[in-house]
Amino acid sequence: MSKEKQASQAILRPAIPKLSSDETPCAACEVRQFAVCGALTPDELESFGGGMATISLSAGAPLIDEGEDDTHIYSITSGSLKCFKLLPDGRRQVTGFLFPGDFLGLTKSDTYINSVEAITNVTLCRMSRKDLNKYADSISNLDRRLHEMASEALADVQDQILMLGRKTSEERVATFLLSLSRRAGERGGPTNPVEIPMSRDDIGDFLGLTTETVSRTFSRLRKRELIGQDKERKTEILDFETLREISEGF
Amino acid sequence: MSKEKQASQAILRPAIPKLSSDETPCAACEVRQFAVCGALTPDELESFGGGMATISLSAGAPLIDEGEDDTHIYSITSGSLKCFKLLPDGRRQVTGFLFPGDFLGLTKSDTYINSVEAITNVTLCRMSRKDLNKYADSISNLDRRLHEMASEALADVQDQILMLGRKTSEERVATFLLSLSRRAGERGGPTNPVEIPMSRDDIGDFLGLTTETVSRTFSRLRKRELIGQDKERKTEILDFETLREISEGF
DNA sequence: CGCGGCTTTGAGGAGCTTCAAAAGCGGTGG
DNA sequence: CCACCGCTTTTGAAGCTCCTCAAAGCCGCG
Repeated sequence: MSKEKQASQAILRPAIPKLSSDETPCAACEVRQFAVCGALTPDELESFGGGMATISLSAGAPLIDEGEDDTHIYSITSGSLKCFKLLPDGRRQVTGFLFPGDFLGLTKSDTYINSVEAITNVTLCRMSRKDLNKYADSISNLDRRLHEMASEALADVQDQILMLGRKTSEERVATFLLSLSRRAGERGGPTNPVEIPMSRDDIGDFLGLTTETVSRTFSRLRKRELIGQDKERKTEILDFETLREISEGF
Repeated sequence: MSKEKQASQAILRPAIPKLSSDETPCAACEVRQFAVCGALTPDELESFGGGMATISLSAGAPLIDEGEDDTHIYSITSGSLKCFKLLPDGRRQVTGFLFPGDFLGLTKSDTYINSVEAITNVTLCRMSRKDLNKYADSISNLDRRLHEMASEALADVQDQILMLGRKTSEERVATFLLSLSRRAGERGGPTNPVEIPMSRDDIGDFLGLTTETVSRTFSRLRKRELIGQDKERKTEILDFETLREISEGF
């Protein structure tokens, strides 16, 4: 679940998703326990998996363009992606990152309200909304699980709003690092050397800062020995307590 | 639905909610068509209304403190409220405003994740989560309606994130005015002289700016004759088109 | 080894904030 | 009815954080 070295280059390769729709090994899925599917019994899962297609994307490949018809939902099985919105002059806001076990498609409207792009190589499961609705009728837990996830997402996003509206650059970066760490833990990975698959640019556009400010802030935290800058897009948190205090605005 | 002149002073009066739980005139409710309850049949509504208590709050009165046990949900029938989060040093982020027809309680966690306070005098309907769950089981549309509303809220909040992360003060204020106008229209009110019940402070804490910057920005828009500053917390939009362009970042 | 990408660091500048004070507005009481 | 008081809003001046522009460093890769 964590060998994303190819992450670095983000080359824009042709984004033709390789469909291999006849193999849906849901039962053996590594992220099932964390994903939507976690609410299903083996029987339900089997029929559910029938509607699933497996897709892989290379690092940098676009998955969704904001404004496209909202036809499918996705469950991430490996790798990471970013969701973002653009302003006409090119300013970009990364609204969130997706990791294994995450669900893409909680907000249903006519068209997608975010663009989505692979950061690393990615594999995901895809299902049409039509199929999803079919299953939602017959599988009682599914609907509730989706509602639950939407509710959680809504809570998380409030913290993001607080961060963007009121936190300093240092507080934002601290918040970001701790959040990456926590999420890695939630999906069963190590919480401490934090894997950071995304570029400084992506981080900046997520935190409402520029690349340079993000970089400077990392440097400052490093000089204060709150974090250690290991190689390979891993960052070690040296002082959780202080970082947490910073992130919470003390 | 719009005589909120007492709004201005925001005096902190004792916040004891006046319960009058035996009168629940849901059938005659002015906001029903816009609110959660809009999805119910008259029969369902009648039983549903049985669990409802009517509450009124004076301007400035707190309704919820972040961190309290999340025991009740609310539906606003008149007036306006603000939801906000605080940092330890007093920095405040207003995460949203609530108007008649809006629902409070889409995010279910153990404790409330926002504080909520009346801006004007307010009346609202309250129901315990326990009762809500009871009705959710027996009224099929209710669950779906809540899910729908959560999904919409999630979409709205993405625009807020884009705004906070990437827009200039002018773009934020323009976005804010247009959003107030649109929401007033959605609940059947006039879209043009925009009613602005909240203070400059509240607006600032919503837009991630200071009072002064908000005020200066209003002044600038006024000088450019994009808005007119009428009295009584009403602002007239003189040039929708340009304001929209500004708000969308052209 | 050298090229292209991302990241880091530096210097100067812009936008928003902070601090301060004046103006406006509503309510109260003489 | 007008003067005064408290509060909000507006306006001004100075300062700080973050941004912009620029260049050097670093790293993987051909």
